[in-house]
Amino acid sequence: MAPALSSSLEDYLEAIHLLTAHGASARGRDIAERLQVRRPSVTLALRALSARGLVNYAPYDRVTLTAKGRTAARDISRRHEALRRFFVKVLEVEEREAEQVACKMEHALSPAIRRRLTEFARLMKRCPLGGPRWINGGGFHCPAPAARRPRRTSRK
Amino acid sequence: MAPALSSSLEDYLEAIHLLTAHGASARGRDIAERLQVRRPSVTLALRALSARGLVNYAPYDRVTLTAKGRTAARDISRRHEALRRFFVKVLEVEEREAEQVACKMEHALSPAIRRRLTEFARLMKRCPLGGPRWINGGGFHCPAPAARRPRRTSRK
DNA sequence: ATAAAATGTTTTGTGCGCCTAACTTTAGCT
DNA sequence: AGCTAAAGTTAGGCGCACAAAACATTTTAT
Repeated sequence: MAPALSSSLEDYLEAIHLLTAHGASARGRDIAERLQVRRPSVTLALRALSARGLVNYAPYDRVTLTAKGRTAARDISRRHEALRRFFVKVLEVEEREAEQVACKMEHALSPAIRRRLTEFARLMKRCPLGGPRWINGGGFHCPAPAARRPRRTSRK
Repeated sequence: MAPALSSSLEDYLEAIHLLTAHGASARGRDIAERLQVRRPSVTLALRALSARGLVNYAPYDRVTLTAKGRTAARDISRRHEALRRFFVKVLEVEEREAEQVACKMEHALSPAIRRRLTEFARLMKRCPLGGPRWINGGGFHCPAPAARRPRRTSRK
């Protein structure tokens, strides 16, 4: 029914989510600022999001997320964070780059892959291995395990 | 100078690359087929790629990659494969899904992250761990290490 | 060799996402 | 209140990527 959100609209939704994090309402100006677009583009996007019931919005009024919008936004954020964290914590990529790439890839991330990336990042902190370490950005060093018996870490 | 290729043009280039893998020349029909677009779209794309010196193309003629085009196409393929392999071999995601997601994400993949994903996938085959195994799609099992002699490890 | 089929191209139009310029509304003074 | 600055919107336009329909060329099969 509801056609999937475009990457662009997902970006707007995510931005609004961040801006309204503490119960605040978002100004179009700030959305434009964050996404590096001009004000008119924001107006159009807000209309589209409003039409899908994702944001509460009326002309000249500020914006908040609807329940539905919040759910959607959280999902987008989850995808974003799963990627970003994986890049930073597991692949040990520079923050800036991780953020930029996550930002573009998040739109394509499937639930299954998101879950596994997250799980994987968690493993890297808990595995008896102590986590593999990159050497000099060029190779992999797999240190000897610190634990003797594998730990059962079953968390869900 | 040369503005980066759009995702769309990257897709066309990649398709041509695959179709001309064995020295063959590509027919527009097949490109359209592979990318699930109509013939007119292919014509337009070929013009754009030709204008950038990436393909050898003249109206009503078949297509081959130029040296420059081959280089670019290989780069795209590398990104695609890095993602696909990582998804399949490390995250143990289903082939079809891995392919689909890789297809969309490949356009955003940075060189550094590509290298690390590749490195990582390699590790999963070589690490003394023998590679972690997913259990039931829900969790991670980190099997007991096979290595005996403790190696010097400096942990952060 | 030639007609039919396949392939390729042009024309025209759509949707999306963004822009600038100009206009309207709201908010913040004093 | 009244005026200005800031924020928001409308109008008009552009580029990209795609499509359907109609036209052109090449291939093929007889």
